[in-house]
Amino acid sequence: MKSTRNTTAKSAIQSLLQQSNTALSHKEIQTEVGELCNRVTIYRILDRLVEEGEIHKIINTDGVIKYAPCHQCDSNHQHNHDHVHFSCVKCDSVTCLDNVQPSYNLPPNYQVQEVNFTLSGICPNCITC
Amino acid sequence: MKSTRNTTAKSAIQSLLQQSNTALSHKEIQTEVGELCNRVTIYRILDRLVEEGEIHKIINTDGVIKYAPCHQCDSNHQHNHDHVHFSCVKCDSVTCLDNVQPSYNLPPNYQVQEVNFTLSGICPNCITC
DNA sequence: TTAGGAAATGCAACTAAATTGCATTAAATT
DNA sequence: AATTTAATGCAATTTAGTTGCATTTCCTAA
Repeated sequence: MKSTRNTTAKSAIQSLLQQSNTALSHKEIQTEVGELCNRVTIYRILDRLVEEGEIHKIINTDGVIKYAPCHQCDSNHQHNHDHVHFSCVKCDSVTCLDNVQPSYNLPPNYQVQEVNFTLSGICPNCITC
Repeated sequence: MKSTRNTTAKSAIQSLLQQSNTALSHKEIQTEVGELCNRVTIYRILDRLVEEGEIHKIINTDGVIKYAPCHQCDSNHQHNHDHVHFSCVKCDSVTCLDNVQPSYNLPPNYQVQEVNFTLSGICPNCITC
């Protein structure tokens, strides 16, 4: 039986993501946690949290991976995210729009496993500036 | 006035993308064109073609950038792609489903500029294997 | 409460992808 | 054909992510 442990670094990163209202990249997390743990450790913690269904990856439109908490995932079944992400070109923030679920009609014989919907543009915070 | 030139390498890459029925990554293009031009040149040609509205970028679910021809874009206005992309986890192919346009309802004050919709799963070619 | 096994970490080295500067080459216009 | 400037090649550099291994730290069972 493989077990997972609660370390200080893991807890810190997890609560960091929980409290953030935008998705965070590895680099953003690194500058945030500072000297708390090593660069490599952050990679491994993020992998673990994804594995455990605590957070999910969002591939931003510029290719940078961002991380955000999950709401309905666990470690048993695979990630299930059908919501839209919004990527702001001004402030570079990525947010989960958990309530926005797009609909589409696929041709036959496509078997969908995962979904990545990202809109880019100006977010409400930046639209007034 | 900035002008753009038709070089052999550019033409080769352009027709390569036109004739492919899947989107191609930089690496795939590189192995295809072989010694025709330098690695770096491929990067620059792809950037130019995107700039000119000939091709568009697709960020695959694994973060790899793929390129596919545009149908309704030009160099004057920005890229306008609202179609779905399908990424097959078996054969690693990415295809444009130009006829599949998802619908969604955004909260107010979001100003959408570009769209990146990618579904991953099993494509029709691989579903029988 | 602690002793021991396994998970997690740090560090250094490595790999892969993409970018930059600069000298050289080759389109396109006259 | 001459000219000018976009495009290319090459080498070096940056950036992101991975791997191996020794060490540390967590957690459970005695």
